Amino acid sequence: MSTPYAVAARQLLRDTLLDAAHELLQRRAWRDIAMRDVAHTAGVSRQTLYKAFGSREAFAQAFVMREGDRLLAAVEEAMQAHLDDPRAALASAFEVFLAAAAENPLVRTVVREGAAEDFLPLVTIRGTPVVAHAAARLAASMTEGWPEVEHADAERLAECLVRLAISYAALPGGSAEGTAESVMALLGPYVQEITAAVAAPAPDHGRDGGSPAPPLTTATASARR
Amino acid sequence: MSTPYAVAARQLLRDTLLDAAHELLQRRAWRDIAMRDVAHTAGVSRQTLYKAFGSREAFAQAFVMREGDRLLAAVEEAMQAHLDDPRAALASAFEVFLAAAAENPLVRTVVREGAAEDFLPLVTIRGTPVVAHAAARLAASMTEGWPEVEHADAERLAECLVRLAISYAALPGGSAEGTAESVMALLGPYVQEITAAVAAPAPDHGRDGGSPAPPLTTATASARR
DNA sequence: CGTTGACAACTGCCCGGCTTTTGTCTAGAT
DNA sequence: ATCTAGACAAAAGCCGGGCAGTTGTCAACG
Repeated sequence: MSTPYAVAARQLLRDTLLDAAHELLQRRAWRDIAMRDVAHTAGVSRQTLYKAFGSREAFAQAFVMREGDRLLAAVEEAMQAHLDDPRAALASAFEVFLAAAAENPLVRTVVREGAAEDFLPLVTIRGTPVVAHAAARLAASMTEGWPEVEHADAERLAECLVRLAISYAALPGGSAEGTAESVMALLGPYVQEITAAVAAPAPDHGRDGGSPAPPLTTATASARR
Repeated sequence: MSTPYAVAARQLLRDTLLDAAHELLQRRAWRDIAMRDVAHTAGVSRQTLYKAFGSREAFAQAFVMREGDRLLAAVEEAMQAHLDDPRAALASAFEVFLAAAAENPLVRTVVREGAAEDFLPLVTIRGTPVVAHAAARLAASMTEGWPEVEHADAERLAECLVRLAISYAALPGGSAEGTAESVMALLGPYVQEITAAVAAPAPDHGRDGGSPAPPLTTATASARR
């Protein structure tokens, strides 16, 4: 029993409700969706919804959070596919994110022209939970894929990526490939530093060899200089 | 004589009006400020205001833009003070920005809890003009300070910095120093690459022996593989 | 040119009254 | 036990209408 029934059932319930909202959001705006609609679409009573989430605001929070998690899942998958080349992983991850975000119902709702900005605060001025959670998860995923990376470095990179991702999702700048390439160019050198051990699988496991991976101090060290 | 009177007068007029708005915004919210108030505070008729800006929305745009320019001025000053050390310039610039943003009336209005988010779209989903303008100016300032930097590289860096700056202004994460340090850690390596020519002559200041600036290709080259 | 005064059009707000929704509670069903 | 159904107060939204304020654009005036 990895997860007791109680919490599994609760998780299933929450997912079903969030799925219902996801479906409704493809047709109507959030402000035109009542909690009753969400409950009914999920085949559940309104009170169960309130039991599971507490309030409409909290539900919106959870929805944004899970939608972020979904995008993150795609991003992590893209990263895992390039474990051997961190820079390529970075570029691929960002490009995948941009593509997924462009056709995501929630993102479209947020960015929709002339629409009432219901969710926008949740990913900007009120976005602490989303950013923190997404960054934490992304950092965990990175330290899992590249164990030799300092966790503090991964967290730094993750938060920066999350913030840039939100920025570009809210306000695309150029093509997805171009953006991903820029991000790779900008953060690639840092990633190279951080993953020095795996990036330089070359001859010497030691440090002061020379050419390919010059005597770079670790990012944390160089940062707090 | 460098600028004909007509345009100088127009510029002065616009500045005066924007200053009036700036002052009014310290007491009231934007939605509670009428164009008449702005005009009157500037000692000018309402029609002159409309002649100068066209519409309330356009005025808000211009206001946000100029406020960004003001912050940018402080940032550029901080950068110019560290022309010899691009990484330090980066950190100092970002820290100055965060400090200035934290006490800026416009930023406070945008971030204010429970307030009607009037300006938020202008720096997020509708922020193309602001981001583009700020990035262009910042890039120009950088290529001026470090002439050997490829302009494309500077533009990349500038846009990234502007987006991160907006993100952190809207949603501060930790202390200003910590944030600036993170940004420096993340983008420092890229900056080092870009400014290789100028970074190299300032030799083994903090780095150990060997080759402080190894055979690094220019960032553009490494970016496009 | 900038100001002034006037203008239609639109928006905002007040009213009272009505409907819907939110959030909670209780009783009842499986 | 937990979910549902039903009811509930409180809050919010929508009406229409009327009134005040604002926006945006005139023409006429210094």
